[in-house]
Amino acid sequence: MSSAKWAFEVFVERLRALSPLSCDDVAALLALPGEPVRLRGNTDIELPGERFEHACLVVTGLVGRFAQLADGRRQFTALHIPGDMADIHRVATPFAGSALQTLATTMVVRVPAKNLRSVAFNSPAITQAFWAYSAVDAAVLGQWAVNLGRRDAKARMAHFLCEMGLRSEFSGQGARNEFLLEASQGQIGDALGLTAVHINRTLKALRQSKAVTIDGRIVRIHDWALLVAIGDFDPNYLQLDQSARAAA
Amino acid sequence: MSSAKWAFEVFVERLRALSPLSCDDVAALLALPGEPVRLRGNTDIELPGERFEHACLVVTGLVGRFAQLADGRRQFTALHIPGDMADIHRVATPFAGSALQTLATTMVVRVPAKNLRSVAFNSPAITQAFWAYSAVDAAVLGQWAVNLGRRDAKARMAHFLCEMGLRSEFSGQGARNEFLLEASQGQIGDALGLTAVHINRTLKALRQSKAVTIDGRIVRIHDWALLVAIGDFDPNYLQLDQSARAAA
DNA sequence: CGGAGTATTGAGGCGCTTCAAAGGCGGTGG
DNA sequence: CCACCGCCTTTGAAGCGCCTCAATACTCCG
Repeated sequence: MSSAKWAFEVFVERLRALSPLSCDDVAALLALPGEPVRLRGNTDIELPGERFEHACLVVTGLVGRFAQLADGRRQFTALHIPGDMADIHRVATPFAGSALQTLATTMVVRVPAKNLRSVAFNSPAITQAFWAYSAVDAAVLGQWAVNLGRRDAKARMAHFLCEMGLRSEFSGQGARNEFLLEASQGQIGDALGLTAVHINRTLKALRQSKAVTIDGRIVRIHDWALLVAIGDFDPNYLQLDQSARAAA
Repeated sequence: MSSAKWAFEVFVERLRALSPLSCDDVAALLALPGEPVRLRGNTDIELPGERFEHACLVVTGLVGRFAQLADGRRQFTALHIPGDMADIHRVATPFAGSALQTLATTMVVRVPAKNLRSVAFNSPAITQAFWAYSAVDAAVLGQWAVNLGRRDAKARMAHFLCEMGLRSEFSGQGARNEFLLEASQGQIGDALGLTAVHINRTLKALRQSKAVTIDGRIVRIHDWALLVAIGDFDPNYLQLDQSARAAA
C-alpha cells in the first residue's frame, strides 16, 4: 500500500486541496519520475550548502529538516511523514540553509529538481500549488516557533502530538488518536527544543494525566480533548479544512 | 527619502536579486497601486482568520507577525522593517493563521490582494519571484526556531541583532553595526521568547561584554565579530549574497 | 552473544520567570 | 504650558522548570 505511487497520489491530492489544478496538471505531476531509495535511521540526506538536485517524497518512515549548532546539538524545523514532499521550496530558492536527515528506516523517492522545475515552468497553476504547499510548511513552522518560544514542555508535547496525529490521519496513516511516530525520545527533543531526559519526564506526566501513552513507536491519545486543551491546539494552520470537510 | 516609492523599489530590487525578472515584470510591479496608511505603535493590522484583502509594504517603522496564546502572551514569527513586504505568501494561501501588528509608529502601503494576484497571474516569473521571496521569509523563520529551541538568552539576542543589522544595512537603512530597531524590550522579548525583564538583563550582559549597546532605539554594535561568535551567526540564510556581492 | 542505542529514574544546579518597586521619558489633556 | 499618566527601563529577591551528570535496565541487530 505504501508504495511510491501511493505517496505521489497523497502529494497531488494535497496540492489539489490547496490550489486548483487541471487534469493535465495532475497528469503531469503523476508522471513525474523518481528514484526510490531506502535509508537507515539517522542518515543525513542533504547537507547545508549543497546544490539542489532533487526533492524527497517520503514513502515510509520519517524525515526531518534541521539546523545544527557549533556544538553539534540539532533543532528540527520540520518533520515529514509519508506522503509529504520535502524540499519543494527549493524549486524557488535552490539554496539550502538547512539539512535533511532520516529519523528511522525510511524509503524516499528522489524527484529530480529539473523535472519539478519543468512541470512548474509549463503550468502557472502548478507553480502556484507548489507555492501554496510550501506556504503551509511555513505556517507549520510558525506554530513550532510559538511552541518553542512560549509554551512549557507539557504544552509543547501536547501540541506536537495533536499536530502529528492530525497530519497522519489526513495522509491516510492511522487515526489522530492512534498513529505511528517513528522517532526516539531524543529526536522528539530535537523537535521540541528539549533534552531526551526531559521528554521522558514530560511523557510520563502526560501518561499520568491519562491523556496519552506511547508504546514502542505507536502514539495512543486517550483523551483528545484534554490534549488539545493542554497544548492550546487550534488545527486551522494545517489547512486541512477543505479536504477534511469533504471527507466528513 | 523613505517614501512609498522608495519602499517599492527596495521590494522589487529584492525580488530581482532572488529571481530573474523582465523589464515588463519590473514595470508591472512598480505600477502596483497602494494606499498609504499611518498607524500608531501596538496596533493590530490584521487579525487571524480574516480574509486576505491586501499585503503590507512597510515604509517606516516596524511590523510584526505574531500568534497569541490563550493567556494573551504573544510570540512574533517575523519582523518586517522598511522595504519589506509583509503577507505576500497569502497570495498563495489567503488563509491567515497569524496576525500582524505595528511595534512603533509605522507607515505602510496597503497593496490590494487582487492586484498582486493579477500581476502574478500575468507573469510566471513574478509568481516565482513572490514564491522565492516568501521562501526566504520561511528560511528566516527556520533560524528563529533554532534560536528559540536551542540557544540561551545571550546567544539568541546576539543572533537576532546580527540579523536585524544585516537586514537593515541591506535595505539601505543604516549600517549593520549601527541601525534603528524600533522595538521596546518587551517587544524584543516577544520575538525571542523571553520576558521583558530578562531581555533587560541580557542586554546588560552584552553591554558589559563590550559587544553592543542600545541607546533609545539605536543599536550600536561595537564588536561585530564578537557578536557573531556569541550568536553563532551565519548570514547565508538571509540570501543577501548576490546583491551583497554586486554592491561590493 | 555482544554491543550500541534507547528508556527510565534520581540528584543537584543554573537560567529564566515571577513578583515587586522605583525612576525616567514622552505624550496628552486641562 | 505644565502637570500628570502610562509605558518603558532598571534592579533586587525568590522560585521553578529544565538541564546536566550519572547509573541501570531493556531491546534490537549484527
